[in-house]
Amino acid sequence: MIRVNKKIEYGVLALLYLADKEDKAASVREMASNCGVPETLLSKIMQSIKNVGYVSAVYGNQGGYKLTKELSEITLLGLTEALDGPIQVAECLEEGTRTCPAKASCRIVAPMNVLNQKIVELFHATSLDTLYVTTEEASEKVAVS
Amino acid sequence: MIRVNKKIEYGVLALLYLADKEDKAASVREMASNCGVPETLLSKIMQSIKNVGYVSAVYGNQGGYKLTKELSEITLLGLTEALDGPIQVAECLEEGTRTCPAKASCRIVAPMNVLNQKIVELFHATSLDTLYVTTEEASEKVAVS
DNA sequence: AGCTATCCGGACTAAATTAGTCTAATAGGT
DNA sequence: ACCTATTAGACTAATTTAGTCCGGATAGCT
Ligand code: FES
Ligand code: FES
Repeated sequence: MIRVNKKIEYGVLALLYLADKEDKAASVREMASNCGVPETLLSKIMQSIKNVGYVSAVYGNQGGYKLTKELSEITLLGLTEALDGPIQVAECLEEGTRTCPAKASCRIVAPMNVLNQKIVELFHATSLDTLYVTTEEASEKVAVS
Repeated sequence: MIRVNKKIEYGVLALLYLADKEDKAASVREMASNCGVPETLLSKIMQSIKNVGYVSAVYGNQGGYKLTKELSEITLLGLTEALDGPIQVAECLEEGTRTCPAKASCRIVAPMNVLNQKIVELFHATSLDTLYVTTEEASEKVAVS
């Protein structure tokens, strides 16, 4: 199955939450309890997101995290790279992981590279404002599926 | 990380292998040893692919599997659905798995539905002839990345 | 009929990854 | 000082994925 992991899921959730708070900072505790995410886990996630500059951290009382970019400037690509490193849609695309004996002539690495590129493009084209939808809007969008 | 599993990887590999054999059947043993895939595992994979009609099975000596569709008729969507069921890019999109207390108002299910739809469209648009490339062609295609 | 090569399908085990916890430290505001 | 909150890394638990095993069925060949 092709699936996004929880870090990404929670990351999207947290950033959308922050988007609703305008310029105010929200603490990890606040976000975690409102979003139903384990606090310590979200804490790690926010750190990584901070390290790529999508949010800034404010220490101390009334502190927390604040958005420093527009939702339209935050892409799913940037978020997943922040949380999991570069996208590698198949294991053997990772440098130094190619255990396959076929190596250069391997018939799967080329197709997977093509697919990888497509996913990267899709994730790059998907900024968070694209995902900022209400449940109702979403059900319209996917009505056919 | 967003990653396709080995079943899908091996499935693509096997189907591309069959495409090169024209109308001749290839046994699981042959495919497995040529592609460097565990034989018993590939066996299960081919069964699932057979069940959706992309290949047919020939019993007995000189038997094996044969392609019954054109590569252009085999989509990545069809293949992954054959091997893993419907695409669900996030865990909570599965019916009956929504343990989240927010349920209906949950702020993550809508965005993930949007993303899911995008992935489904991409996989639907990606037929196997798209992936039937040589290593050289592929490196051109991804040169910029 | 009997032999052999192959597919079939489920139950099982092993390996790897992901999810989540714990602990101790640092930073800043009041 | 004290309180709240971030930071960072090591650790454990849970889940998923990958891979094995085995008894059985099917078809062709001699
Ligand atoms: S399986 Fe990736 S190089 Fe062969
Ligand atoms: S996390 Fe999926 S419904 Fe809330």
